[in-house]
Amino acid sequence: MPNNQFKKGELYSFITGKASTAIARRLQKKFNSSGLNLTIEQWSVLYHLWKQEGISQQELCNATFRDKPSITRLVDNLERLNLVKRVPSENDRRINLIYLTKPAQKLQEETMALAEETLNEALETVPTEKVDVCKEVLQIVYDNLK
Amino acid sequence: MPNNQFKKGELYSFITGKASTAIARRLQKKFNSSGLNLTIEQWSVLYHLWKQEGISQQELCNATFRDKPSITRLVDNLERLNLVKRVPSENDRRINLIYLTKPAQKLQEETMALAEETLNEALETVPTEKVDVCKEVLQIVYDNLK
DNA sequence: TTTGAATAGTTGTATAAACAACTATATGCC
DNA sequence: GGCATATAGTTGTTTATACAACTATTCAAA
Repeated sequence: MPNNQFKKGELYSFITGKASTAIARRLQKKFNSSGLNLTIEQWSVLYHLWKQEGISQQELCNATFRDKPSITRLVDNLERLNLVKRVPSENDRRINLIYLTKPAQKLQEETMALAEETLNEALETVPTEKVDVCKEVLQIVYDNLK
Repeated sequence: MPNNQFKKGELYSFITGKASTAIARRLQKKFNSSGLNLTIEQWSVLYHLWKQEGISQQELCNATFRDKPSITRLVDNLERLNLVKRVPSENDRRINLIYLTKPAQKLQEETMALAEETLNEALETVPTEKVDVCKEVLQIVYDNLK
């Protein structure tokens, strides 16, 4: 039994993700204004490397929900920016382990602060309990479809 | 006063829009499986034209939350697919009015059904009242940032 | 009526995503 | 050991997005 929760006019934003597009754009502008030469997508890769570096490109694929060619090219660009370095694994020569450079380590604090700032702007006036419900629903959606 | 509702691990999905990415991918796969040669982005333009055709590219920009070059190229591609037609406005020669072709009119029912199907899969097991809260929050986020 | 600003749309360039096809390496089974 | 298969990563191609710079047209004010 389909639950048909969407009237026509509402279906659109949910599919196109206007809210997350708006968040990403705002954060990108903050990066640009701060003179950070970094895309949101590049930042999202660094985000996972800050949590744990020395992981493989495949692990970055899983973490960032991207396919292998996308990660290959993001790592290409991050390497050109001197933010990460591919290091061939010694155990398995198919694998590249990705490590952060010094400049990348320095970016963490500033960019995370801008990200939090952006989310606070986005969620201004939204009560915490509604934010919690929203996070929960989006997680379920992701789990249902991934 | 920042409300700091996001612990580090949760901040990521909100910014990257993993849920809407998953929805869009699932819908794209349904299009492909049905032999529909149409991207989600192209569909999102048709979506607004089905509601009202004969609008300008600028109005499509506003409706779809895209900039002018993006719409120029989407309309280029839709025209190549013989789904829309640019008609110069008679009142204002700067303006192109965008009209649907016969083939595009025929796509509405099938694609909207696939979109609803996708959302039902995405929201399976989510109670209606939580979906409502989620929609409300995403709308506020969009309004806060747009 | 002319001229300067605003608006509509296009083009160039860089980055990114999806998909298919490819290479190289590792694994597992006979 | 040798061969089929799986896995990790790369490359080519198409489509889309963002930004800047551009053309054409309209509008409004001096």
